[in-house]
Amino acid sequence: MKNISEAELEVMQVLWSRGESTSLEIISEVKKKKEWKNNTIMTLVSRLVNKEFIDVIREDKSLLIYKPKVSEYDYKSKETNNFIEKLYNGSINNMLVAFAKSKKLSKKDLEDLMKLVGDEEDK
Amino acid sequence: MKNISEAELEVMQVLWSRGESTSLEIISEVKKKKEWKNNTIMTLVSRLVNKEFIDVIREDKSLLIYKPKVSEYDYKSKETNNFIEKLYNGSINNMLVAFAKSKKLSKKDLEDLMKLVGDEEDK
DNA sequence: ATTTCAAAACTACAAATGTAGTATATAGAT
DNA sequence: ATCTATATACTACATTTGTAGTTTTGAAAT
Repeated sequence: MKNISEAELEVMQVLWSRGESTSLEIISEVKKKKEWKNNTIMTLVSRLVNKEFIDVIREDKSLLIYKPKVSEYDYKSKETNNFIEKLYNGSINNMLVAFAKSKKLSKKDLEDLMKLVGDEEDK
Repeated sequence: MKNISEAELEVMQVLWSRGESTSLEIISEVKKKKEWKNNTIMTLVSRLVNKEFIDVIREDKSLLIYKPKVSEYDYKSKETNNFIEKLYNGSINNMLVAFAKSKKLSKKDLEDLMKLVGDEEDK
């Protein structure tokens, strides 16, 4: 699988949260976060289409419809695994240790997670 | 601060784990993991020197000594924050939820972390 | 049918990255 | 002092990325 660049990710986020969208919708959403020209945004869209992260559908009536082809969860978990692999030798725990130390992870956060993991493990 | 590219990171890892090293040491270490030509490795080193992630010291007797200029912890925690910012809206918890779901994070892992966080919080 | 305006497609260009090859300088061997 | 091997420096080139500008196309307005 190809890569989604940082700028392209901005477009994917929009598609993941809105689902199918027209170019105009994508543009207006992206512009809420980034000061990019319309052309810039559409270049990103078309690169994502080439990389096969987005499908284009022509619904007969003029405007094209863009639609994510990979799920947010699939993509992000793959990316996260890569990241942890590269920086923390594949151990999420190594990573968390760094965060626990820097206080970005509180006891309460962990308690919430424990519950979640507990639930998942029974089910 | 500039960026350390993925290939460059391989070199930094060596320097972080060995501390000061000569080109030959860097080359032989990197080669344990990657099938790169010596020149490739030295190109990465010299880019890292330009980006000021590595210092070069000439200890009079021929071989140059390369030495990391940023600490592993500083760099990785910055990178990790960026990553979580980009993919998980800055919330490490959002990220962990995904991992807890995919079972990559066990109850036991979390218990260990709890202890760690507990310790850090008293001290 | 012709004009017009915006959507879509195509082109551009500099910087960063992966992956080396070639040239130069110099310590050590003779 | 000269030769040689190799560490170090410099050059190369395709691909990806950020960031648009220009051209074409086709629906809507007249």
